Amino acid sequence: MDWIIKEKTRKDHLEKYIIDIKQYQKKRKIEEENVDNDKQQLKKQHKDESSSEEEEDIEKVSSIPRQVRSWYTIQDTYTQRHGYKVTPRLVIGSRGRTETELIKGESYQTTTTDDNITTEDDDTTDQTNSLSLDDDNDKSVEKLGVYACQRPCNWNPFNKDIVEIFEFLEYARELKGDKINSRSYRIAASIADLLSDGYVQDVELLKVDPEFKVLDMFYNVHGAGSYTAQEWYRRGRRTLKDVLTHEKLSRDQEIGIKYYDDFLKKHVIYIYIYYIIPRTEVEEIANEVSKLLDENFPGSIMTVCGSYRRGKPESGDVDIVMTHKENSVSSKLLVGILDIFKVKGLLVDIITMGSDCKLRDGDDEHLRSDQALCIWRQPGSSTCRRVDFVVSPYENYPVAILAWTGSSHFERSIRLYAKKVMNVKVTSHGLYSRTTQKRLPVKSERDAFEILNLKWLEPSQRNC
DNA sequence: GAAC
DNA sequence: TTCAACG
DNA sequence: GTTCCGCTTGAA
Repeated sequence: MDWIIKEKTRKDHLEKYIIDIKQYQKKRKIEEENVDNDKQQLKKQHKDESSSEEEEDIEKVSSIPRQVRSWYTIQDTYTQRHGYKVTPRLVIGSRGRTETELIKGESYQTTTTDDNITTEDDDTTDQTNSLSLDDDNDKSVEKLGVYACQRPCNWNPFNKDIVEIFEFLEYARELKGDKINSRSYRIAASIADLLSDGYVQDVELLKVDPEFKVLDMFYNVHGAGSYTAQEWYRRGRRTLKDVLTHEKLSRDQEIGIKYYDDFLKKHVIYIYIYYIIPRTEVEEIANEVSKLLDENFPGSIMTVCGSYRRGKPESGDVDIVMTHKENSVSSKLLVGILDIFKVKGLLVDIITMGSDCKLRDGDDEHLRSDQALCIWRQPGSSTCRRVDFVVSPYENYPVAILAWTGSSHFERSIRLYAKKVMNVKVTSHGLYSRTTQKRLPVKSERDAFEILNLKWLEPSQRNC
């Protein structure tokens, strides 16, 4: 139960961000009221300017969540202050993982001081180009780094709508085989659409596109990516049955089709989002794992990472990172514990698996972690769950936790930041200096942040 | 598209 | 080598 | 004009 105690020490922090659906809806209601108030205020302000057009505009904009508009303000502020734009950016990742570099964390940060910022800027715009003003501003408004890992980003349900649209467009473009890396133009267009009438034509068209539907279905098979999905479609496959009968499948893909329905419960509009494991169930699984670890490998430590650790109310899978002080134990831990799970009937299938904790050839400094991607079924449950087990050598444990906590975008961001700014390489098995190629010793997760000269971010603040 |  | 996978 | 995470990992 080690991990539960650890969780409790962070409970204060997490509590703030564990928002279940009910609370979300409640907050949402309040938010809508605020928007209404804003609307009335705006109307007052623009009363003298009159004209019915003006009112229509206000009507439309007000249907957008407040944070979206705040975000717009931030972008303007940034542009004025630094002379360059901060643009939302989409990066293609595997399986439609959200890699939307949308600035969604800072909007709430400055929500209360929005007016101050804008007026301040407006007042001083003409003399802004000097550097001294920058310093002044930095005192009143915290300077936001360009990298997502430099700013806290809580899971923020208020940006959900616009984020989902970006994610959807990103996903759709990958599915359709648009390999162009740069998307900001399209995104900007989308924002404009959304802000003007809350409706993005691309999204609406795609929702009814039969080709898209089929591609989406194929893409959701574990082991099939955009290429395979398109390939199957090109060869005339339209259903999973077609694929099963006509296509040669990899092991991954066979498993993917076998458990298709288990992994895909939320098949509604933004189809690929299937975050459906509630926290309580994650805890049940973790308890089971913890119990068996204690019984069979006493002294082992484990942490539940992934979206659970980031405080999300629902997860898509469970990520468990384990270690043991003794390298001799940890090197056999993964194989050993999986065997026990199998015997107990908890482990239904193993999708992929490494051998065991290994040393890199000719370099004993490179201790690697090892992972197994598994399918788990709790006793009495009919639903199979994706559970990833990671065993890390003890000295890499903090780094492994950092790497497996995510979000995926946060990981990319911190690695890019480390590369460009600190000349450090960040991987799931250690931090390395890029100049000397030497491993940097990391005692804790906080340590890693310090080495990288980053402000500490709670896991719940890494939901970018 | 932004930072080199 | 290519594709897909993990955060 | 090049890069956008990882000298990722594994499977085929």
